[in-house]
Amino acid sequence: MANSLDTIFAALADPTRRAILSMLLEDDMAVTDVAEPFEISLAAISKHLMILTRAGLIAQEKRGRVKWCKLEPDAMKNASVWMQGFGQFEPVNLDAFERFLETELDTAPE
Amino acid sequence: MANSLDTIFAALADPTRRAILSMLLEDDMAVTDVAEPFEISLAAISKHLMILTRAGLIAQEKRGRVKWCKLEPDAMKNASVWMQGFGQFEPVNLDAFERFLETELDTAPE
DNA sequence: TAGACATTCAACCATTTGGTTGACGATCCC
DNA sequence: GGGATCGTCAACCAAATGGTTGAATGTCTA
Repeated sequence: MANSLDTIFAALADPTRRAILSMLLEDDMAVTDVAEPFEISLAAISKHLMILTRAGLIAQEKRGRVKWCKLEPDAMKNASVWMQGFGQFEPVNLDAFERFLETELDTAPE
Repeated sequence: MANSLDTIFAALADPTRRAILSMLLEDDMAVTDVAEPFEISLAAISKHLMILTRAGLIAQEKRGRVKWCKLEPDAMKNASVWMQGFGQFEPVNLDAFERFLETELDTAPE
């Protein structure tokens, strides 16, 4: 199964991949543009995108020679529900999330 | 930092470790008892427990010759908040969670 | 004190992971 | 057509992961 918790959590365990997901939160992006802020090779980014795709966390669609990457946030639902079964975490605090996101983006791309 | 998203998600990516967490949801357990339902060696379980401890997901306390393992669900909070930033997932559905848990427990211990 | 029990340590092994580089297949545009 | 651009493929590499076994350490108990 493509959306198993194994695949989802493993995909989320890498800071580069989490940073990519955060970037896609703002807008769909081409592979080259996704790669731009990182210092690793395009091929490495391509592999990360493949892992995110196999996990169902993003979808890729080729238009012309450009391959567009688009977030598929519903893929996180099962994992999110699984985690919430372990505690009633306070209702989503978007401010806290944004602060979190920023520190992640600051540190993640090497 | 012990509770980074890296460590948490990596710890959750393994089915054996998720099964252990589910077991600890019911009660604290000794290492030997944690290992009982699995077919892998006690040493392997010990390593899994070390990984869960380093991730902050459980705490271990030695009383006599027995080391007790206890769930630390708050460790999931940051990760849970991070995920929820990607979508407003429907409010926690405990029934769905329990069904999910069951299939996990059925398949996870090899 | 001598076993038995609970757990970890150490060394080892196969597989996976995250990265590299260079060649390659498409596609766009002059 | 021919060159630039977009992205993947293939082969390779080092390090991390998940497992094993056997010995070692600590603690309880007869």
